[in-house]
Amino acid sequence: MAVTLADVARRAGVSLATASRVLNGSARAVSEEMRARVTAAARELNYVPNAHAQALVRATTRTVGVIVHDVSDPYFAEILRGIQRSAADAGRLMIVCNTFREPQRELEYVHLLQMQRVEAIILAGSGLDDRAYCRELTESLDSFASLGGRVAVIGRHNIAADAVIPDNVGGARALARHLLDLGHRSFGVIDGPALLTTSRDRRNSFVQALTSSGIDLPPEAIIPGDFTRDGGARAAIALLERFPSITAIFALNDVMAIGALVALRERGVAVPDQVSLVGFDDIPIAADVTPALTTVRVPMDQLGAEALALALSADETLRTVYLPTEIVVRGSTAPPTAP
Amino acid sequence: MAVTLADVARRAGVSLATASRVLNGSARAVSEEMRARVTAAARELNYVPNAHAQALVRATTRTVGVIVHDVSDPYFAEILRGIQRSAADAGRLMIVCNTFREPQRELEYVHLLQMQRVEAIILAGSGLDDRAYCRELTESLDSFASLGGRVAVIGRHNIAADAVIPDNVGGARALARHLLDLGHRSFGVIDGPALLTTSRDRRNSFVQALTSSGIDLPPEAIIPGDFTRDGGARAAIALLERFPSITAIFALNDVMAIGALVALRERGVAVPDQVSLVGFDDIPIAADVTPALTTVRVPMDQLGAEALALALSADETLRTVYLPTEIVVRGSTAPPTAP
DNA sequence: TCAGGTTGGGAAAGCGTTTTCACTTGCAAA
DNA sequence: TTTGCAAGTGAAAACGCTTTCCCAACCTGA
Repeated sequence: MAVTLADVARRAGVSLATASRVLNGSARAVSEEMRARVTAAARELNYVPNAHAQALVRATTRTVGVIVHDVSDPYFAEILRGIQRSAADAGRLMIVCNTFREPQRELEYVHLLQMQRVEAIILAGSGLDDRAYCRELTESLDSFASLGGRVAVIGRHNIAADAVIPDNVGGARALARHLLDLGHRSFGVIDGPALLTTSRDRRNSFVQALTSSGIDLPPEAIIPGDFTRDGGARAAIALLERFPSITAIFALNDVMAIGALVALRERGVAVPDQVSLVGFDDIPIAADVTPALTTVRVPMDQLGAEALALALSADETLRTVYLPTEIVVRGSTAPPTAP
Repeated sequence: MAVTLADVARRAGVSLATASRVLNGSARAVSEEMRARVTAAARELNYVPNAHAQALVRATTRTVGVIVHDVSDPYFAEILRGIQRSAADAGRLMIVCNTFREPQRELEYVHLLQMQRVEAIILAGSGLDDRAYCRELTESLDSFASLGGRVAVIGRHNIAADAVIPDNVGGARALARHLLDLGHRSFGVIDGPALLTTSRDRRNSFVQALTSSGIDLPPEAIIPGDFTRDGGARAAIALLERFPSITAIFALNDVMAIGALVALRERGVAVPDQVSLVGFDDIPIAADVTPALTTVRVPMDQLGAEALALALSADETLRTVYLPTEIVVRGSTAPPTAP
């Protein structure tokens, strides 16, 4: 069915070897005439090389795998875009795996990607702290690495791999300071998934910053969330029901913050007049909601691009790249109304 | 380096053939003992089959390619998510190609995907009307199809392929009616990329609906846009500068509508009090901006899922699936203020 | 006892490439 | 006229798997 190199060679009246040499610009010298004949034949027959045959003999594919929780979450979408940009620059194809936030799928995809012999796996949707799961995942990834594959993770993970990490700690601290400076003293936090290290870093740093300013945050004022919009909405409502006196809410990511924003508005709670609200990530729409969200800018596209660069670099040593974050003050924060 | 089937066979003390039969549950009978020996050996050696070798001999890969304009555009992100869901169900891996809205890349990716011998290509980011380009793309895709690959497009294209298309015409008409019913008589349109059929369908249907109600839309009141947020913002401003009397604006997609919304707010133009604004697609955040956007719901995830189903179906005939759309009235539209 | 199945297993032929190695030339040097 | 080399070309061996074909062993019924 498909045109093979043999067909091209036959048509050009040369050997397989020569045809191959011409078509992938090998170092070996090939006469002008052969070159012309082969390229002409290839074009006439509309020859398209078979990447699988090439992969088999070259023992390398120009392909990387990316595992994310949810491609339609703006956070991951931006990361994906960053990866794609540098993948394209590096001439790599990208296999995207969506876990739909189910850890089990992550494991399955690692295996599938290993079958595909991708050059590298970039893990953007995980970071579980769960011991048992983490061991299982590590085993999978080690097996992948032992075949010569590279692994890079985005966000901190308890996994021996290249990593690129935004400064969650600094960002959360800046948010806390900002709110404290405005005069807030009573806080609520909408947490992320319990086991994610990203959650831990952001939450702990925020709480820590409050503590060191003499403010104690009761553990019940930290409501579990799941990084989804609706989770954020529910959490915001629960928070205000339990602690009506709260004047500032920190949602651990923008997606939840926006859910919270809408939920508060529907409840007639004015932001920032009655409650200040901050998020994290600075996803594109954070600037477009009303009021615009005060948040911390995470360079998501760079996160992706760096991860790929790390994974593709020849350097064998494990490296970790920290990317700075920056607080972005917008309209969702204001001084608390006088008590 | 890597463990091969031969290693497994050797360790189990059986032939390659037997090992292969066990490992992919072939129809051929294999004795219980052999089966046990092979599976044990495979596990002990941590064997991972090489998908490329399999692809070579099976002459099929369980892989599909998806070409989109921009993964971080919510419209495409949702589509991607739909595709991914049914791809996972069908046991397929998905190669995602981001064109960054550069047509040239589309062509390159078709070639690359063809090299990968993907089972199907889903084209979600194109739809150009440009003759020359379209011919070139068609040639590429035909070449792909002639190798046994399937092609599905999302949104109408002038390409012989399976297609899944949202009801752009009906949606745009519903928007026009809605605005007319509210009493608007002076309209502006923020167009999409000139060559996209999606643009044409939405714009023409809208204009047509106005015309048949006796309203003539001057061509200058149709400002070119590019389906991006900032493009929408610029267009909205240009529109109001040229036609200050406009009371309703139709942005051909939500992303531009949100850009317009923010731009108008910054200019002190109240939506919907001074100007009503409608978009198209109903991307997730359309409901979260203020005021919430009146728009047309396009079932983006279904668009993706259907496209994959079409592409993977054994049915050889070219099919087109139309998906209904539905107007969603929210806060961004209101009757015009009395003149 | 023997023809005719059935059952389980292996050898080997691909699949479409790349690359090593060996083989011709033609030509400069001896 | 040899010899030695470089340049250009091709034959063939991988790469890791699936599957066809063939063979041996065992069983069944006459």
